[in-house]
Amino acid sequence: MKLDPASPKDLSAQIAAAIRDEIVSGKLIVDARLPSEAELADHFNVSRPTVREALKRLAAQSLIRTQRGATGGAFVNRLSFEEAYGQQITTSTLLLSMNAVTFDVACEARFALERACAPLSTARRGPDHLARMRHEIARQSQPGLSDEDFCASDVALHRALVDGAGNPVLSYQLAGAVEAMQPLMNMITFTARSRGAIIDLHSRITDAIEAQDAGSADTALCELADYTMTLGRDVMAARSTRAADHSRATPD
Amino acid sequence: MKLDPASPKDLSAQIAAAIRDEIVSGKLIVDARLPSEAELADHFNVSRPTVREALKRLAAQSLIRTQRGATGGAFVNRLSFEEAYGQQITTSTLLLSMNAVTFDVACEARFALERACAPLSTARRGPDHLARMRHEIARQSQPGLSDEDFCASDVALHRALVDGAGNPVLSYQLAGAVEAMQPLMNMITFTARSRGAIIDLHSRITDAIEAQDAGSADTALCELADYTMTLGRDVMAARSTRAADHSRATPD
DNA sequence: TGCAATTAAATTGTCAGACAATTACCTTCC
DNA sequence: GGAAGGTAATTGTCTGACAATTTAATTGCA
Repeated sequence: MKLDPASPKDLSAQIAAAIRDEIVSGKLIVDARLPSEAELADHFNVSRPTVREALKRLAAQSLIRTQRGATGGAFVNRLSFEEAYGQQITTSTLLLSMNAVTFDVACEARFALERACAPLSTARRGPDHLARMRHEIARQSQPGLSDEDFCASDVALHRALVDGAGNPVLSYQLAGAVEAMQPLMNMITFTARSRGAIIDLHSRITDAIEAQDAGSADTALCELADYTMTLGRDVMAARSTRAADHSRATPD
Repeated sequence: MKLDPASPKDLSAQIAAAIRDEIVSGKLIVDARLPSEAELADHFNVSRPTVREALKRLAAQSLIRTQRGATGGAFVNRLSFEEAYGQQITTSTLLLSMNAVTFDVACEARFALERACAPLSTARRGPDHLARMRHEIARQSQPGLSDEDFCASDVALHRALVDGAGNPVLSYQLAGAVEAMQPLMNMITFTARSRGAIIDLHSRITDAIEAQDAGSADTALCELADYTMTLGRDVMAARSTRAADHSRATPD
C-alpha cells in the first residue's frame, strides 16, 4: 500500500486506487475492517479529509460501507447483484444519452441479448416468471394506460423473461441494456394499433416460453425487434422532418 | 436542488444524489460547469469539505471531472465507452468473486451473449477484426506461452469477435462478461492437448466469420462453450476432491 | 452477586479557517 | 504590439476542533 509521490493525480484518487486494488486482488476480504481514518491518514502521510475523500470514492462504488460508533469504521462491502444493477443502469443510461447512440443500435443490442436469453428461459422458467409475464400483458391491455406506464410494463415483462433464464449474471448484464433503453422507448407514442401488435407479440413470446418452444420464441422475438425498430424509425423520421422544417423556417 | 434534513443518510451522500439527479435528468448537460465548491457549500448550507466529499463520489463514477485554476471547477463529464468499460469490468469481476458464481453460470452467460453477437459480426466484421482474431490465434499457438497469457489472448480474440458486430452497446455489455471471467479462466491449467482443441475451435470460428457463415460460427461457438465448461468442471471436480481429502486428513 | 444506569472511549460526520498550487485574465512596461 | 509580471478565482490539502453515534467498561444499587 504505497503511493507514487510524483504522480500528477490527486492524492485522494491515489489512495482510493490503492485500497481498491487491495479489495479487487482479494487482500481485503468481504466484511474486513479497514484501518480507521486516522490510521490511514497516518499510514499515507496525509490529512484525514484527504483520506475521507478517498473513502467516499470507494463508497460511491459500493466497495465499502461505513459505520459510526466505537466498533465502527469502513468495511469491505459484499457487492450484491441488486446494488450492481443500479449502478449499471445509471451508467448505461448515461452512456446512451450522452453518446448519441441511435435508437437502432440500442434496440439491436437489446434484442440480440434478449434472444440469447430466450432459449435458456424456455428451458428453465418457473411458474412465477410466466405469471409475471402474463400479469404485465394484462396491464398493457388496460385502456387509458399512459405511454410511460406502457413502457415500464414492457420493461418488466422483458425482465421477467430474462430472469426466467435462471442465470444471475445474465440478468445483471441485461438489466442495464433493457432499462437503459426506457428513456429512448419513452420517446415513442404508442397508438392503440401498435400497442395491440406489441401485446400480441408479447403473448406469442409468453406462450412459446410456456410451451418450451424455443424456435417460436425466437421468431416472435425477432418480429418484435423488427416492429420496435420500425416504430422507432418512424418517430426519428418525423423528428428529423420537423427539425428540417424548423431549420428552413428559422435559418441562422 | 434541495436536501431532506430528516434523512438518516450522510449529507455528502444526499448532495451527491441531488447533483447526480440533475445530470441524469439532463438539467445539467455535458460540459456544463457546476457552481464552485464555495457556492455549492453556501447553497446547501454545508461546509466545503462536505461538498468536496460529494463531488469525489461523483468523480468516482466518472460523472464529473475537476480542473484547477481560474476557469476551473467541476464539469459534467461525457461518459465515454472506454471509461464505462473499466467500471463495468471491475464491478463484474467483484460480483463474480464475491458472490460465489460458479464457473458454469459465468461461462453460460458469457457464451450466450457471445452467440448473440456472432451473427452480427458475421455480417459486418471488417478486415481489421479478422486480422486481430488471426493474430491472437497465432499467439495462442506459440509454445511456452503461460496460462495467463493464453487466457489474455483468448479474451482479446473474443473481444475482436464482439467488436466485429459494430455495435458499441454490445461491445460495452460484453466487455464486462468476457473480461470478468478471466480470473475464473486463470484457474484452469491448459494442457497442450486442450490448447490445441481450443485453438482449433478458434480457427473454425474465425473461418466461419470470414466466410460469413453464421450457422458454422454458432456451431463452433457452442462446441467451444461445451468444451470450456467441461474443462472447468474437471478443474472444479479435482478441487473439491482435494478439499474433501484435506478435510478428511485434518478434521476439525 | 446480579443487574441497571451511567460514564468513557473510539470512530465517523461535520465545520471553520487557512495556505498551497494552478490557471486564466489583465495590466504594465519596453 | 508583444512580452513579462501581477492578480484573482478555483481546486487541493492541512490543521484543529466539535458533534453524533455506538460499544464497552465501570459504577452504583438492591
